[in-house]
Formats: sequence, structure tokens, C-alpha cells
Amino acid sequence: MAIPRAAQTLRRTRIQEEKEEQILEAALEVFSQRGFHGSTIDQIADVAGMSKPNLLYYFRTKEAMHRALIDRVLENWLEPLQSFDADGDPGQEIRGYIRRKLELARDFPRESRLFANEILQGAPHIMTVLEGPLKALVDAKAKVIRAWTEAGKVRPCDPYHLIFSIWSTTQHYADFDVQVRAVLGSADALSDRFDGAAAFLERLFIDGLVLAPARDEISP
Amino acid sequence: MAIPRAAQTLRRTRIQEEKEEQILEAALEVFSQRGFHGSTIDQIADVAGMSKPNLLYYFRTKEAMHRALIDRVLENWLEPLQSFDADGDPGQEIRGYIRRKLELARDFPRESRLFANEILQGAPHIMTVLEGPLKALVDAKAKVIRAWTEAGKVRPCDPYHLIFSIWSTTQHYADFDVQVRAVLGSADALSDRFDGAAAFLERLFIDGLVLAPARDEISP
DNA sequence: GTCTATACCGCGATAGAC
DNA sequence: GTCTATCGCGGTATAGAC
Repeated sequence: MAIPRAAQTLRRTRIQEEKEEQILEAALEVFSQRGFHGSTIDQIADVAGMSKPNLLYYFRTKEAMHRALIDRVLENWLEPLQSFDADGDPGQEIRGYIRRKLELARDFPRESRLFANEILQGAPHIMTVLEGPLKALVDAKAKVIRAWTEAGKVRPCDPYHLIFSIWSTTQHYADFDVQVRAVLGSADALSDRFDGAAAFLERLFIDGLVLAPARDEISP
Repeated sequence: MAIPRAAQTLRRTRIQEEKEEQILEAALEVFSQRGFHGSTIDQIADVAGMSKPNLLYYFRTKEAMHRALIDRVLENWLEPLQSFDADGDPGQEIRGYIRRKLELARDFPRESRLFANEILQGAPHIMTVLEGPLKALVDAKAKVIRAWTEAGKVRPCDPYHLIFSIWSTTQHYADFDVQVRAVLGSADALSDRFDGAAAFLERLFIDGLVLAPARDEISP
């Protein structure tokens, strides 16, 4: 069973890859809006413009689609936090992280909602990722932040809750998009919304947490 | 049609009310975890300890259950923001609001997840509430905050994004509970988690946004 | 008011023709 | 590789006995 699977992978044609791409794109559209249990293969097939059996030829079960989708999205999702640099300036690092997360929320809202749905429902498919790689990554970055606070560059604070608050505030604009738009009114354009959010969040986190020795050095 | 509905409401017995309560409690448990489309009446009946037809005697459709549940939860959900007082001290008001929202996230996480699921899925059942009462309430409170900034009590900032950021950071501890617990490790107790969150968020928002003339008056 | 039985449909998945 | 047809199951909802 392992050998045919490998062989199948090796002789995967360009057309096959395009079809799989097409299916995963449709699956993202549906899963991100309804969650795993609320989604049906019919809906995904409709969006993909394929018949249901044809779709099941490429992914033999609904769970296989979901797993392939989650795996692919996970790679790009942890990247911004990884590039958090211990040697950089705390203000620059935090500002850059907020910007990247906001850009992700703006440009890939369905990916954000896919995870939100998964975690809301108890994270049955990614629990091991949360407890393993994600926890390890956050632990490492928490140490970076703690070093900043101990060096007097950042106001003393719990680094874990700092990370949680950046996650929640930025992802909010993807996950709760309909609510944000309803409250701000339809006059508000997408770019305005995110520029406003960026300005507010940078001010909140930088002014609120980062101590400014740099400014003293510039104008003493 | 309106008259029998009213009559039915009037002669509702205590037992009927208790059963309905029991059903809505079970519906909250299920809907909050799986969302509307992902939930089944079987699951709700199981949790409620009743037979499926019996449950459908009290609520004739799945949507009726969901609607009754949403309506009831909505009442308590908007209350904390309503008590936001223009004449109060900004620091006290914002601190109090954060505390109340965190207490709601701690004590009623399922209610929070019910809304999160509903909004993630496009808010099909509460769109009118978001565009009507919720928007009106937020508009009113945004004016309160703007008055504070113009009076020099609060750093200039967009009041809407301030409210969004308080919503997202506090609800995060209910909606993304499994992720928070996975990252912090199982050693972390519920009360520790929320005490830590409260300490961090109060410091972030108060130190970050509220200007402190009071402190000058106390120790000049 | 509450149960058993069941109608009826849409779901995930498979078989087999082409 | 892609289709039509279909299976078996579980979904919502109803009918009718008790």
C-alpha cells in the first residue's frame, strides 16, 4: 500500500496537480465558511465545477480533503512568528509582526477562518500541532520577549498574553469581518479598514508596551 | 396565527418552561461547538436526555431552537457595553469593561462561541441585529470615547478599532480556549489564565491609551 | 404530552459504463 | 479520468398509538 501511494505521487501529472489545486481552492471556500461538519462534498464539488464522484477520485474522503488543506495552510501560517528576531529592535519587530498578521488577515481571510472554525470546534484535527510545533514556537518567542523586558526595552508583561493579544486583534478583522463591516457601515472600504486597524494597533502596542530609549538618544 | 401563538405562550406551564430550558441548554452545548449546519437534532436530543420527537414537540424546527437560543443570549451580551458611562473616569470605565468582558468569557464561553460560530459563518441569522442595534450602540459609545480624546483624557485613537480590540482580546480566551490551553500547557489553571489575561490587558489598554492627569494631581 | 414508527430527503461513498 | 446510477446511512420532520 505504501509503494503504490509513493508511485502515484511520483507520476502525478501537471493536470492532476491543477485539479487538486482547484479542489483545494473550492474546499477552502466551503470549509472556511461552514466548518468541517457543516460542509458537504456536494457544495465543494459545485464550487470546484466538478462532479462529486470525480472529486472523490482525487481525494477519497472528505477528511482527506480537509487534512490536505490544513497541512498546506499551516506551513504559511506559522511563518510570520518565526521571523520574530531576538536581536532586532523590539518596536520594529512588534510593528512588523502586527503588519504581517494584518496583511494575512486582509489577503487570506478564508485561511484565517478555516483555523478559527477548526479551533472553535475543539481543534480535533490539529491538536497535536497546537501542543507540539506551535507551543514550541511560542515558547521560544516568549523567551525573546522576556529578554526584551529584562533589558528594559519593553514594559514588564506576560509574553504569552502579548502574543495572544496580537493574534486575536489582527485575526479579528478576518474572522469577524461581517461584524466589523456591519458596525463600520458599508461606506468603509477594505483598504481603509485595514489602514485604520494598522494605525490603531501599532499605536496601542508600541506606545503601550515599548519603552523608548531610542528617542532619548535622538533628542536628549 | 398570532392569537394561538399568544395563547400558547400564556398557558405555558412550569414543566414546559423547564423542558424548554433543558433543550436550550443542550442546544447551546451543541450549537456552540459545531455551528448551526454542523449540529444535528440527534446530538441535542442526546445531550438533553430526551427523544428526538419529544424535542421537536417543543421546538418545531432546528432553526426555531437556534433562533430562540440566539435571542436569549443576545440580551445579556450587549449589556456590558451599554453600561459604558460618558461621565465616568476613562481609566475606570475601560478597565471595568475589560474585566466584565473577561468574566463573560470565563463564565459563559459557550455563549461566546455560539456568536463566534454565527459570525464566522456570515451571520445569516443575526445580520439585522449587527446592522441595527449593535451598530447604534457602538456608534453611541464611539462618541463617548471621542469626547474623552478631545478632552485630552485619552490618547487620540479610532474609537471603533479600540472597541474591536477589546472585543477580540477578551473573547479570544473563550473562542480559542483549546489553543490557549495547548500553548500555555495543561499545568495552567482556569483562574490563573484569566488573572494573567486581566493583568496584561489592563496594562496594555490603560498604559497604552489613557493619559493620567489624576496621577499628577495626587503627587505633584 | 410523550412515545414508536416511519416518510422522505440529502449525505458520503462505491460500482460500473464509457 | 469522468460520467450515471445507486447503495446505505443518518438527517429533519410527521403520523398516529398510548
